Amino acid sequence: MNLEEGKKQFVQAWGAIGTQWGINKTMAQIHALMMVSTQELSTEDIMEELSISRGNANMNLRDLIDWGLVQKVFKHGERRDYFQGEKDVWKIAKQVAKIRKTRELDPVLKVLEELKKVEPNSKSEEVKHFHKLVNDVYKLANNVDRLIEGVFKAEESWFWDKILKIFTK
Amino acid sequence: MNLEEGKKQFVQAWGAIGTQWGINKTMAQIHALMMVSTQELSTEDIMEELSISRGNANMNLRDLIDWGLVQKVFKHGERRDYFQGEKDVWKIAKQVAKIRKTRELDPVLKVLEELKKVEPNSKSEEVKHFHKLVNDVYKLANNVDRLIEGVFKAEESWFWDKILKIFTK
DNA sequence: ATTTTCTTTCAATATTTATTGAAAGTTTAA
DNA sequence: TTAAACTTTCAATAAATATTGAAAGAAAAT
Repeated sequence: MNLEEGKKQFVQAWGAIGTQWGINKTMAQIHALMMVSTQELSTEDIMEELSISRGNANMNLRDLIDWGLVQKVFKHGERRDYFQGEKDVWKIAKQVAKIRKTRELDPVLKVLEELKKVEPNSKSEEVKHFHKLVNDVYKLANNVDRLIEGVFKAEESWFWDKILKIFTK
Repeated sequence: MNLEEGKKQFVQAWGAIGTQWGINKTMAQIHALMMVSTQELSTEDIMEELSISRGNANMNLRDLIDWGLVQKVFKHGERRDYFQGEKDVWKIAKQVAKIRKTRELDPVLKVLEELKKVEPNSKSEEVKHFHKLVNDVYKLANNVDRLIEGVFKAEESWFWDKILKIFTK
């Protein structure tokens, strides 16, 4: 396989994965494109490579910047904006984990905390069952939350070394 | 807050989370409903509770059964099917992780393995950069894969105890 | 064997989500 | 200050995804 073909497949695969995880295809593909590119890309470059409209390119670039995965780069003597993607895969993973934790996990933890207050003194089996469920989900979510916090501070090789050793000992 | 209200919020929250993670809302809500229910539910019960059609209820129940999160229950002397959801939150988490690993992570690993074969002897910087990227992503995905494998075999409290200790030591 | 009760399927439809493209906005250069 | 080069916005449109409901299929009861 040659490089061009390889890049295409990489971009495709990343787009498909994104879709399955609630991230829009174009956003994932732009991100993939920036990962495989050694050089900064302009909006035009992206539009052409992915055959998408200016508006689409612009909006998804903005989202990627919001996610902290892409930066604007100012090129000396050039008027148009260029964009550069974060290339460090571990940083990318941590960043995504952090954003999703904040946007999705933390709000759920809040809801669960509220649900702990449902009929706290009831002796009904139905209510007890509900409390056990809420508590179990809360504990799990909380542990995941703490895991992500840990990941966020960790250096990659150290982290995987420690994690995977747990299972072999 | 009373139990009814609490259940509703739980079902809502679960549906919202599902949506964000590429799982359809109804599937997530049916699953939530079965978690909060102490009793088995019929298709009718589900249709009524969530105000959805028979076809919708049936299809999503089938999906949930495919995912291994719901079981059919035959009630003595009753003709209609009843359904029971897995209540153990840790089992649910493991099951979801296992299914998604197989369906989504493993195919990506395969693609990445293919991409390792791109122009293997080239000395171009462009190609070298591509190989580094593919390798980095592969390593990460592979480590996640092994982590999930480990989780799958682990007992909950043991697992979290080990994991969270990593970060405090 | 026929009817009743319940389940499954799937084409039609509705809803949600993503994309376009042209107009408005902004910045730099002439 | 005007024009040119570029970016952003957003209503209209397209595409993807989920849902309905009625018809066909199965299984049990009469």
